[in-house]
Amino acid sequence: MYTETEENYLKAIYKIAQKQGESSINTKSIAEEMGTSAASVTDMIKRLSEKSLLQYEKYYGVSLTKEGQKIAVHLLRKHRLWEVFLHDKLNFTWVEVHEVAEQLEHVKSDLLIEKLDAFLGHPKFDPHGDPIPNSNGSFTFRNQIPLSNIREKNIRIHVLAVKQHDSSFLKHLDDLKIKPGEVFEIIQFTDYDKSMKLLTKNGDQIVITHKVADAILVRPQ
Amino acid sequence: MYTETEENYLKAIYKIAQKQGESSINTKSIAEEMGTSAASVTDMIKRLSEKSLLQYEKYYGVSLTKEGQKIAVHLLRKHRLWEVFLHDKLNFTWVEVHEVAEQLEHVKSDLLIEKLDAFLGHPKFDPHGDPIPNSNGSFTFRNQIPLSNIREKNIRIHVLAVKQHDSSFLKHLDDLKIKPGEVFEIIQFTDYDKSMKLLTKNGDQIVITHKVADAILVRPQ
DNA sequence: AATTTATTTTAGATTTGTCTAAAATTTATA
DNA sequence: TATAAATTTTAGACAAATCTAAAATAAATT
Repeated sequence: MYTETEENYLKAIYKIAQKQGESSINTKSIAEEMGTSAASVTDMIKRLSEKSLLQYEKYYGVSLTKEGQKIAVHLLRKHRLWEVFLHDKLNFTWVEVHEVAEQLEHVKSDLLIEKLDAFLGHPKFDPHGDPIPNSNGSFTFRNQIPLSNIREKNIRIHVLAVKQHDSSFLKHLDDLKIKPGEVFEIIQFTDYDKSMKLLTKNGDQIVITHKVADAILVRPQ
Repeated sequence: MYTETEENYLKAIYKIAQKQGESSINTKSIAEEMGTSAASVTDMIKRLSEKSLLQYEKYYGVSLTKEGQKIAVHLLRKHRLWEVFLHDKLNFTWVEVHEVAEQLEHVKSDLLIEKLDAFLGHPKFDPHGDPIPNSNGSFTFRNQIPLSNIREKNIRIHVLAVKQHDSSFLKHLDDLKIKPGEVFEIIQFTDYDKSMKLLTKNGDQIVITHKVADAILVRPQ
């Protein structure tokens, strides 16, 4: 069994690897992700390396081993299932779920997580639209593209997920009534600043910047 | 905010005080409850004392302060609400719930616990029949007496709670189909060994020893 | 290629929670 | 009441996770 901190390091490394698309992760980026110093990261890296959870070459960064990856993915599964529980059953907003799930994901009981999964109806995606790995660690993939890629007007757009997860961004979207599951229509493109005007289901017209549109993943046609 | 270990000490001390009906708790009993050494207990006692969570007089044991009690009761509330969740929603048996709830009770979010309480329909008792304190820390009391106190035959007996919580005892009761919420009838008293024969709802006849009957709390007439 | 800058590692210290062994104190017993 | 037994505390050590400051190494720049 691993400590909560060890688990958090594995998760952080996995997350960085996903984002960067690279396998070799440097100390500094881990330190940033974990909100700690590079020195602390080096210490922890050595421990995790000795436990064969990651490969470590001095001065040249780390990469997760199969076992390390397995743990990280299992944590992701637990985190996202708890988020669904908090959102669907306890009526937390999709902005609020993350923080509490960060704690719940460390509860150690495989039975718990399998029963929770069943209780929730084996959901495939969390409230942010991120895929929930199954108990074997495999994800459900689906086609989704940034809203900013779409150039066609007057078609129904389905929001599937978001690329960013910081609460200020989520709150902004929430204020605009944009979240996974919602549907809207693009009614105007502005070439000048690449912003777009959307028509929401209840008739509201909202304008979003290119930066925001780029972080919203939608169903392609 | 307090560490998980600090919380567990407060809970242990509260539990011992309840059981013994005394306010002054000695080091040894805390060590036993926590599964650690008396030396470790002394260390922790000092810390908790400095944080004003308990009163400590060297060599003469400890007692919880108002603040210490408040934390212990809040933990009890969280523990028991999670037990209801695990039992009622996830179909854990009443034997299994305790261990997982031990972990869940340390998740820190008051919002979570209030939402969970509402989701569960504001339950007043957990799967073992123990009362769940409300958010102000007050318990629902009800009349309940040990089954061993009853001398009357051929009346409906309602099981409300149990006095012991170790899993071997719970498993034994579960095998006999006795648990809170069940109803049965006493059909025979044996003076010799103080055992009693019960008739369960589905027609089974079971015999329980005096020791077991003493740990079962039932609704008095 | 030499030097500056950025990154990483090491060294040494701190906190939390634990341990064992020994000393101190209280309680029980003769 | 003196001694033995039980309990509690102290002292010193250890592991986990962190920190700061300094040293080592790699990467970037002139």
